Amino acid sequence: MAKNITPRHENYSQWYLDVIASGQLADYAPVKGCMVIRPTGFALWEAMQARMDRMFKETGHVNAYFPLLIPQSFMEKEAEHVEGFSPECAVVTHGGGKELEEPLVIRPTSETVIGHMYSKWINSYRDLPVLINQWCNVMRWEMRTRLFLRTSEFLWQEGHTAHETYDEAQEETLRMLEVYRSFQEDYLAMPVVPGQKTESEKFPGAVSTYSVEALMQDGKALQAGTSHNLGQNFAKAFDITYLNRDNERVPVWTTSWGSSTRMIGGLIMTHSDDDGLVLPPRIAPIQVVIVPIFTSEDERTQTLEFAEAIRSRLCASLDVLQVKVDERENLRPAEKFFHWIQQGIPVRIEVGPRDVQKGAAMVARRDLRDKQSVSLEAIHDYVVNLLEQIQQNLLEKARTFREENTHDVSSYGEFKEVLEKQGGFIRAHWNGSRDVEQQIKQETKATIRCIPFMDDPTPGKCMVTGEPSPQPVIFAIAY
RNA sequence: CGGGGUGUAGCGCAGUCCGGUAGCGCGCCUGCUUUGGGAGCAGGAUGUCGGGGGUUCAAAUCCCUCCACCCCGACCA
Repeated sequence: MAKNITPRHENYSQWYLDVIASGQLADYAPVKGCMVIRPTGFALWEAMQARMDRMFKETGHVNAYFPLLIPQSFMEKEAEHVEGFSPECAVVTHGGGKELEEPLVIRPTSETVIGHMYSKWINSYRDLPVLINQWCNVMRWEMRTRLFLRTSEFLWQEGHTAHETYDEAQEETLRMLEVYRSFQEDYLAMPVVPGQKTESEKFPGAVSTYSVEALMQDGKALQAGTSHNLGQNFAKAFDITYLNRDNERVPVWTTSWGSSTRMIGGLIMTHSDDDGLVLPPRIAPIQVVIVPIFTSEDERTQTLEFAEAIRSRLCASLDVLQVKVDERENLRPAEKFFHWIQQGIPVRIEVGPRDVQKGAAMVARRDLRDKQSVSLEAIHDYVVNLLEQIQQNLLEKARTFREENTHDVSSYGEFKEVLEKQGGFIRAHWNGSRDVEQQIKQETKATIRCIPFMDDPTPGKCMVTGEPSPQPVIFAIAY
């Protein structure tokens, strides 16, 4: 008999919190707005880190570490930056039992300290480009928080690069956006729309901001990664200059890009269901769990032996990395099954006396409710293939959901109606003005998520003013 | 900071209107039986009833006050 699990969509927030609780991913911390990431949740972050770090290395980046505390004066050097971030900064005013001469800001992002260091490190065009990434925590004092999606403190990576030319910086900005897109689609199975942010939504201090936008199961959008072309704004503020090939001292061109533990929230809200987490195989810390079923001591020995045989066959290949045998005693099979369902493990293999007799095992997949008896000989290839199928199926399902929840509208009336009744992404034309964007936000709470990249943009007329528009933009209510 | 709600066992809650000495479910411990999709029976342990003050013979319950958390807004590169 199944226990009560909050039905989806009746209360999406509650469902989301339930999945996090039942999967033992995170807890609220003693300090309001902060989060404790539990081992199972952190394993997800580690898997993401490992994969992304590899992608960063493949694109020529190296890791470094910069300090947590930033002198307040640093934050004030770039006008837009200070204006954008100062309301959400936590500030340290005392140390060593005394009031500090200058308050220290707990980093909300590291452009300023890193800019300060880059000005010392960069002297010649021969020093460029500088391609550095940092894995760290940052703190932003948000008024209202939500586990993983918006916490006061969160873990992320921030890349900071410096280049000789605008074009090079722009190329880097888009390259890293593409890294986010491919990571999120190919590994998280979370389809995203890459595009450019509007003026009012861009990063404080950036020339242009780009983002990848995902759509959650409740029809709200989630910004899952950003990449900024900072132009020479920070170079000028922090005096990051170099002697160019003509022996002139000129400012560098910088970029920054980041993605955070928010992706864990995105992962949950993209795939999970009423029974808990559903993890795509390529990011699941454990891909396969083997549950032995036994009653007598004899059966215990037999099934464990057989389970071990399966495990070693699976691990013989690099395709299946993490296999766990659930040897816990005193737990009924049904309880073990459900435990791993809640944890979102993609493939579960059940091994009981009947299977041992047949030389086969039951292989169940998390994304569908299929169970199949597979012989020991065939199990390796079957599971490798199955994991790939699950990965594809999850991406496909999420894509289909997004397509079904993306609507084209041509009038403001239609826009409001679709937003009200269905939510999701809405493609509409906009005249490019900040005022109209603001008006729509105030009247409907929807924001322009991005101006999507389009191979073949279709011009049209602004749904509010009727003025010409070069291409549609994507609106949604956002997390 | 506005609007709404909740604080009672590890977790989820009832009891509060109408004051009478603390209860249910899950979990936990012990034993037996079970074990292929959330076990059954029997026994057992566990509480500053969010804090402080007041009224009363008597307060989880009534009054005052403070605090914490949650939800909806405002805010959110």
